[in-house]
Amino acid sequence: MNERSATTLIPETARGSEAAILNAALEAFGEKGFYGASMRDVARGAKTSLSNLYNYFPAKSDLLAALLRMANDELLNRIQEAVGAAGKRPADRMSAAVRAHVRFVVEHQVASLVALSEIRYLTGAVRKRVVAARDSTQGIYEELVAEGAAAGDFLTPYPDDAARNIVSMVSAISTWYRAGGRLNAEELGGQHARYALALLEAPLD
Amino acid sequence: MNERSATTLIPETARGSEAAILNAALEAFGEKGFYGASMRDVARGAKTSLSNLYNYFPAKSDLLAALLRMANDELLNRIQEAVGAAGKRPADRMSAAVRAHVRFVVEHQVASLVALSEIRYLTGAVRKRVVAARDSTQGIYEELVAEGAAAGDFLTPYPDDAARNIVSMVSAISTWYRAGGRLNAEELGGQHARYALALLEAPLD
Amino acid sequence: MNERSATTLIPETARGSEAAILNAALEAFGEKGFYGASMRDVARGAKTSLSNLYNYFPAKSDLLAALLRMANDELLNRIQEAVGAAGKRPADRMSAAVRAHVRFVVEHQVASLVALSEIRYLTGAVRKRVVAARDSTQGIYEELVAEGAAAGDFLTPYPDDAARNIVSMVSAISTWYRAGGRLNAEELGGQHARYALALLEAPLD
Amino acid sequence: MNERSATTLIPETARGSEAAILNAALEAFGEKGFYGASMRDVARGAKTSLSNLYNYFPAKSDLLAALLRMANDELLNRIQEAVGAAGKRPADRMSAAVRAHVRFVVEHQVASLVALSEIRYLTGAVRKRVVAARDSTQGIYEELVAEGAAAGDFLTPYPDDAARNIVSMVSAISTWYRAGGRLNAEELGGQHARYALALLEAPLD
DNA sequence: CATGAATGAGAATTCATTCAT
DNA sequence: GATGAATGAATTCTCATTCAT
Repeated sequence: MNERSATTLIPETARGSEAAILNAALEAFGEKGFYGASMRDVARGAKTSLSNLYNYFPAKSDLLAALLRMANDELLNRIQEAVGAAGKRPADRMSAAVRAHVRFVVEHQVASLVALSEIRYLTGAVRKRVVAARDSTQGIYEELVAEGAAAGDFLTPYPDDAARNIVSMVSAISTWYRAGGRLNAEELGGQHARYALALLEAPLD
Repeated sequence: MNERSATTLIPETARGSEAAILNAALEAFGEKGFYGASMRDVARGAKTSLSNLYNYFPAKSDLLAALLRMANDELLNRIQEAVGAAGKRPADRMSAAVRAHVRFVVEHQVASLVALSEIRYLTGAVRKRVVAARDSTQGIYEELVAEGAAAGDFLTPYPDDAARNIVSMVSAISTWYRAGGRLNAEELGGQHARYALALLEAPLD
Repeated sequence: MNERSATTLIPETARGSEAAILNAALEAFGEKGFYGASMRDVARGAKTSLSNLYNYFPAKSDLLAALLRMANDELLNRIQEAVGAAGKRPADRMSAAVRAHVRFVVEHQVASLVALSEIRYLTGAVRKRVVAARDSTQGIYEELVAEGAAAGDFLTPYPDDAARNIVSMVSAISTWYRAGGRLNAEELGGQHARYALALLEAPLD
Repeated sequence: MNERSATTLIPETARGSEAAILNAALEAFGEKGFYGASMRDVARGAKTSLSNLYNYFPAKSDLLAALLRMANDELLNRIQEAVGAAGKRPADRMSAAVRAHVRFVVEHQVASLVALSEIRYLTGAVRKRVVAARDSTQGIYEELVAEGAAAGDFLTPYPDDAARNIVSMVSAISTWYRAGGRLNAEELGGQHARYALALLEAPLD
């Protein structure tokens, strides 16, 4: 429960109770959904008092927003890093993005699931910010697709909506993935990279 | 809101109040989510009393289950019909399935959205039945993929997980589609059929 | 469920549905208590519609009242008959009363239990009538005690409250009796008759 | 209503609100019965909010169970003390038990009434514990009867069921006792002690 | 007599949030 | 920061009862 990968979701600025609260919230929202989980559940999971939660997050939705923002930041970072480290060829860059994305979803499955399914419960300004962050992730894919299309590497007649569909596929992994399945994270990344490139009608080498 | 296509979601056996309740529930769950919508909301929408709701559906989750069952039945029927009417070539059959599926999602966007995002709030036997129904839809795709792979028409090295990814893409349409967008329903169907066949690495004619 | 002893609780004037309703109510109140049982339970048990109940009994409490009145009438009759058939000696008359009373409680255990524990849920005029009926049963015992005391057959220094205590003991049988126990109905009657006479300090012959 | 005897029902551990809630519940259940009284009634009586009730007792039945447990504990203590302080003669010990029991019923009439009539509304594990506690009180009487029978002091041919009947009599006091009646608590205790010994056929000295 | 549909009032319970300390 | 106690508003669900037919 407490062990997270080196590149953790909860940033180092979140110390002590705050980190515990965020982790507990992640777990609770993952298990029961945003509405299904109560602040009491979160407090219990964080081993602090119900009222102390409100010292850190003045509203339940702020907790969700914080979680979603962190998840997206981390995802964005990872994809950007991966793309940056990849070569110049659009297919390679796309492949790197998908592999990094899949790895994130598998490593942070709960956070990914929450991000996928609980955004709808945010409203107002908070929602806007979170949606924008999510869209910026999709934006990377759109750029990658545009690059490849411009370069003549992706032949699909529908480059405009392809990015969204790739993101849909990869995000959906969070809804069904179980550790110990037929494919491990690495293989799953390779598989989805191939699906993505095929969808984009990128000719095989 | 009350206008539904010829092939409607609410079956003819649901008369008067029951149909009104189901429609109101669909609208409410679509707008606020299963938890976010209250039985009062549904009653108000159906123009009946809160208590009368319970004469038709003894629990809120039964309402959701009824909705999901209907949506899935209709979807299943449409896909099966479309596949039946298609020719023998696997690519054509897959294409027909996707087109019918997309048309359903667009025509019953709210129901599709609810089916995609609210299943998680069902539990127990009710959940089991609904999940089984959903899986049987995916089963059709799996068969189609297997046929095409066996026939050498789909060259993807990963036929086993392709069906799931196609379903993910098409289902996700319910989360972003807005009437009056760049593509109409028909074009969207064509687009996604092509995405699907590309993903399956079906050679163009 | 439908078999009742020759001397049944439900009078012959109650035909068809009415008798079914009364029996269903008795069963329901016995099992779940007056508040715990719903009119729906009663309707279901009587195999009639909820609304039809109200053609016979305009309120739930009327159902209870009818039941209690019948139970008490039958009990009263039986005790009076038994006492009338007994000889002249106060001890014999008391003994006969107790034996008849015990027999009634055993034969109509549920009705007796309901009469003992649900009277409190009646109010107003209905309650008054039922309480008066119950008291008239106790009145018989009081007369019997007074007779015996006057005749010098009951030596207890507290004849005034003895009747109530005898009734308490016998009524309480309904709370614990189970068919097939150590003693059968007849023996239980003999036992309680002896308890009663001992309590009254009636010298053994 | 708020005045309780030195040996009170509500234990010292119950501070402030909790004691107020318990007392209010006792009053409400006594007046309207477990089903007839609502949690709102209790909250009103305890001068706290409805929701705050649930901070102390997570379910209505827990409130009832707490009440019954306390009443029985106190009763048990009192009887045990009284028996312990009595001499060795079985008749004296029985007499002491009955007197203490009667005193308790009179002093805590409402609690006794509730204990007598509302146990049936408990279910599951909670019920089991409360029933066991109640039975342990009756167990004391059974021992006392057995002692006296073995010593040849109680001549009744039915010692086995005598204890239950004595308890029935004494418990029933809660259903009819009114302060200011013909006999005061002390006299009532003496009377019932005599009834009990007579019932056991204990020869007068 | 009998029914199916409907309803208003109220029940227990939950929960996000606040406040005094 | 941290806590325990408290609360108001809402939620799901139940139920006696009524009404049109």
